Amino acid sequence: MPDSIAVVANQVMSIGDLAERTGLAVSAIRFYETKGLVTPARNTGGQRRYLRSDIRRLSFVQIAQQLGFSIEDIRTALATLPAGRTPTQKDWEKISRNFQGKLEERILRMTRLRDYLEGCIGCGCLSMKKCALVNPADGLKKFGPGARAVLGDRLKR
Amino acid sequence: MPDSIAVVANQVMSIGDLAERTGLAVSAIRFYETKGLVTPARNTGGQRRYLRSDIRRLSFVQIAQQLGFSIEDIRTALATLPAGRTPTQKDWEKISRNFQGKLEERILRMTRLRDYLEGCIGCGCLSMKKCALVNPADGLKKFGPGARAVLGDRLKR
DNA sequence: CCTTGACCTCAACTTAACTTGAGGAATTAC
DNA sequence: GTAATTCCTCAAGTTAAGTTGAGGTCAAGG
Repeated sequence: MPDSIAVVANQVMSIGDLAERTGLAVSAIRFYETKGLVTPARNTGGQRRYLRSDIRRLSFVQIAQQLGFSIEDIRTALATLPAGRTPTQKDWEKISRNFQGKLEERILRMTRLRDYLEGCIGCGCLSMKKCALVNPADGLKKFGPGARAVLGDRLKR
Repeated sequence: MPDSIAVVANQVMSIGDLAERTGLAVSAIRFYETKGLVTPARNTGGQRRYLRSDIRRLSFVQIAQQLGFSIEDIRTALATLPAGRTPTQKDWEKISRNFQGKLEERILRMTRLRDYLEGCIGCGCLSMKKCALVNPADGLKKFGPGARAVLGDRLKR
């Protein structure tokens, strides 16, 4: 006898179904569960039963990962979704907007770096000592530790 | 007696000096050597001796990593630099241009994804079934495996 | 000289994000 | 009803990119 829940309206699905719908590996979905990205119910036999909304949830995870966000980042974002009910469009909009902001930021950083590179090629600074990329005081500090004197080779000594 | 080579013109430096110049950890520089990103000479005592041009080399490694390139990607790019002589400005320009291209590509992909997200929020597709993000036939295939039906939840079944 | 700090090698540990495998139970298909 | 799937848990392995530590050597200053 199939799950009574499943019979109700085909509202839930097995991990295999979800894997097929999202393109994720079954093992990855289980792994995401250990990381708190999904929390499926169980049927009487102990098998995981997912909601349709979990498809969107995991799709969001994939998109966010493509953008370079860590699972922890994503978990935090997803944590703002309502726990009790299936997320509404508004719920998703809120999260998406948030990620759009971060995405915007990344695009900006990359664009700036590209422009720096472009400038450097034009001015020959890749072998000179005064390029903006060499200057630790400018925006490039944002690129994290170790990038202080990005193209190094300054006159010290 | 200090290294005779070093005496010549301060042309070479120790791993500690290079670490300081690039902002990298000494251990990271040694690690990069095992990955083929730098191949320092050795002095008579067996200590590594780097060229000034290695500062640029490692700076390039850092920049490329910020852009999301793997060490293997970077190794391949650096492999196009001349083996015998110190790379010239032209050599670096060539590599930089190449990376600029890849950077451009990434910016494009991110921008497109941002625009999709934006459109989705506007049209409510994050909870609908016909969004461009849902369509596996469009440019999103480029985002790699598993992203086939990016926002999933299509009518199949 | 001779001490102290910088280096050397090699092995092992670390984190993120998963995958693989073993051993066993639940579902589904015929 | 039974054979083939699919699923379950838990432990261990995997790759990338390094870091940490042990045990020992080299170099530079006083």
